[in-house]
Amino acid sequence: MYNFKEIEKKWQKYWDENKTFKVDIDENTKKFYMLVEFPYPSGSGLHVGHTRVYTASDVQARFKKSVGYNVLFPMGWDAFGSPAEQYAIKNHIHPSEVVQKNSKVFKEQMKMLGLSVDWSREFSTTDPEYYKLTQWQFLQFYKAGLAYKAEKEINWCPNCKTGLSNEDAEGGVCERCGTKTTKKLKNQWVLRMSDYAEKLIDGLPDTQFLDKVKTAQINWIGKSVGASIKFKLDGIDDDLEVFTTRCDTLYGATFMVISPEHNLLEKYKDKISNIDEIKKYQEEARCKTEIERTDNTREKTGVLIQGIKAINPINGKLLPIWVADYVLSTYGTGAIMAVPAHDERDYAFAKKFDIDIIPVIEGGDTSKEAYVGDGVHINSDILNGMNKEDAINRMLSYIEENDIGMKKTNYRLQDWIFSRQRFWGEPIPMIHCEKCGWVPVPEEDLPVVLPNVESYEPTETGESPLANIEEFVNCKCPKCGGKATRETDTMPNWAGSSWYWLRYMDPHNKNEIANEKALKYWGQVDLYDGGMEHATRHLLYARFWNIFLHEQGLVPYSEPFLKRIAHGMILASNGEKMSKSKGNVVNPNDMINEYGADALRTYEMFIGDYSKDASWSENGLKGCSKFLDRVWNLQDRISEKEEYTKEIEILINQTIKKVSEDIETLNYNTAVSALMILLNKMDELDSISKKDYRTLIHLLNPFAPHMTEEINQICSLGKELSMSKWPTYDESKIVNETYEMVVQVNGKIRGKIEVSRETSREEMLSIAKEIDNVKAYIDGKEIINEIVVPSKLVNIVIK
RNA sequence: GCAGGUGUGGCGAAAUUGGCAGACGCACUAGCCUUAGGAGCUAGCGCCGCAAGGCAUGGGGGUUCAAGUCCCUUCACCUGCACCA
Repeated sequence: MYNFKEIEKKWQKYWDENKTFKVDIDENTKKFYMLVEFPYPSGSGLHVGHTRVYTASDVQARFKKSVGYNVLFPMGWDAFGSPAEQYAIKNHIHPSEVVQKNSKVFKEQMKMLGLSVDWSREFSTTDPEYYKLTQWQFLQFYKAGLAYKAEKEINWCPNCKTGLSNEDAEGGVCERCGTKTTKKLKNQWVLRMSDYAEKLIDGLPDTQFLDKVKTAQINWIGKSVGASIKFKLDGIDDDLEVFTTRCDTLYGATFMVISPEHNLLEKYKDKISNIDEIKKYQEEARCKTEIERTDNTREKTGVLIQGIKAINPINGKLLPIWVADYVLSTYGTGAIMAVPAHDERDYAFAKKFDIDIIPVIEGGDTSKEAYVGDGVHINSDILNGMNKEDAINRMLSYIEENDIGMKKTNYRLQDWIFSRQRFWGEPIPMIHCEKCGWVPVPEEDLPVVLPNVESYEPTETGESPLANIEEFVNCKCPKCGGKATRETDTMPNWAGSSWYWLRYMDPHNKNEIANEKALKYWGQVDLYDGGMEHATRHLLYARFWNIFLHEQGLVPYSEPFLKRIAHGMILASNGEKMSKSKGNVVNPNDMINEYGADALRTYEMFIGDYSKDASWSENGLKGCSKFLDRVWNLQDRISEKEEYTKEIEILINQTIKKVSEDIETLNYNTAVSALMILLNKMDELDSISKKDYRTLIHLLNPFAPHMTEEINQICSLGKELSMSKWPTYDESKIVNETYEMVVQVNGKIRGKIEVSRETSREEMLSIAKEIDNVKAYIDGKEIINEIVVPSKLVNIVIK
């Protein structure tokens, strides 16, 4: 047994003092940027799920360093957000104090784990020096016309009393607290992210993201190609514009539907005779939660607008206009042409309200259901006889020629609601002057620092708590010097994480994100590890942000991340999610105290496929701890020999190859198992050479860095492993001279025999036929086929 | 509904991409050692069978000398997206 407690502490101290993992730009060495999502430093400390992810990244970083890369493996804190704020509300202390305390604990735990992080690059998104630059970048968005303030119907969490972006209210549930969200009309800062929809799709082929991550992004962006068509209003000099992907069904439109939020209602309220009824419907729609509104099993509701009709531009037919909440204000133009014969939703609505259904494509039975398939167009004048594709193209040219519409691409992706009415976020650096309007805070006045306040509670009016602090709010207009007020909204949690990987490249730079040389050298993140839950949020925001910075000439690459992987979760031993409330959380500190960091690391790499969830098993951890003990105990058996021991030379070469490839392809579990196999073989020998041992511990070093350094030192096996070049294998010593030839009769194994790899096909066959058991099967039978696979097997097919 | 994924011993999993299914580990069983064992060592361990052998990778079918791997079909579970016009 080795004393892991002392040994681990010793090496952690050594790495700290010697700055073993400090990196700098080195133009002569190829770089590797290993990034793992930085944590939110919560009060509960690390969890064995975190330690799995950090260990995997660390294995990768240590390996890449050993094979000769200049590795950037940084860590920091994503510390704005709800929990620290909640804690502050309760205990009346500034959230920054909570963050400082918690991140200290996190860092200690990471050091206990033995991560090869360059701690000189550590920062928190809540550091004023950091958020100064976040604010500065917001101003760049503003100056480029990509940040605007708008009255918008937004997702609202009644519990947190704050607005939320679409991404934060996914599924109609508040991401912070789980409360069902409602809609609220609010004046918001918004980033024009939807302008980047196409770029966000176009950039994906340049990355090596996992397919499921790419697909999730593409789905979220939701590109659809169709047409916008203008319907004239009857007796009013105005149009109602709709977006449709099926302009070929225009002849089948029998009514129009607008969303309850559509501005037509306000604009022509005087012409609408049943405006009170409609107002009531609007109110109902607003009070519904997003979940209620988008439940597609719910029966359709709606109100017919009395007094306004639209005109179908293709045939001049008058169409009634309905208000219904199945049409979303946030998609397309918030209005549709309804073709009940060929759209399920329109069909359900028409059936309920007894509206005409005119089929314009042959197929299906439109008295029973909407037919959404392809087919020959009918009742469609210029389109009659055409299929869907031809009809769409014909209609597109018709509407463009006649100026009633145009080809259009629409996206589900919305602009990014960037305002939060909470205390603990970056203040949005804008000032409102009655004379000059919105004026950006001058760069030299940044950062706009979060003040100390009595109460961090959100206000009942839906304003940020900052709004109550007069000395914060009241200021002078930077433009005219007159009386002005500061914006009191803060940025969303995702702001700080939208550029943090750039900051690691040059974290102490006071004037800019990072200097050009650093940005160029470290370039793109080579491998970015994070959870699947960020595939459509953080990852989209970060890409959007980076593409923008690139367009501004501020960063050299358009795409920030080259390769994105997603890890699985660590579940409790019964397969449930670990959670405080269930009391099944495994604390890594306890495991480290009992078995050591090396054992925990090795176990978490061995537990299973890294991309999949895995159930915790303390017995499994014990097994790995035993494995490390056995590696340690080999010390008693080393000889002074300098070369590989003959019996295991091939296996050692194979293991070098296997472990190197497995780490490269993130198959950590099989890398560990290969090392176990090698150990088992060495353990059978009476003595092993120094070279045997050194190679074993070197290959094990990324997994169990402390113990292997210690062995290396006390057995004087060579240079410090963290500073040594990774072992290489000899291609000529990968295969044995002999192999076990498998002999099958009719595909069933009937014999095995050790033969030389040189054995010819003919020899293989004749050797096979001499095996007694094989003879018993083939004697007196007619052989109809003989398959020989060199270096593998012989299969004799008999009748 | 659409898109993607997964399904292999009691358990976590492997399988050179069509060539010995179950490597490695856990659990379990027997034995050794020990005053003791939540230590260590040895052996066994998919299922049926005394054995020879047979059967086995969710189910069914197919291609092939040979299928966990390829094709068709079906079931189950999981993850995205979803009244997106």
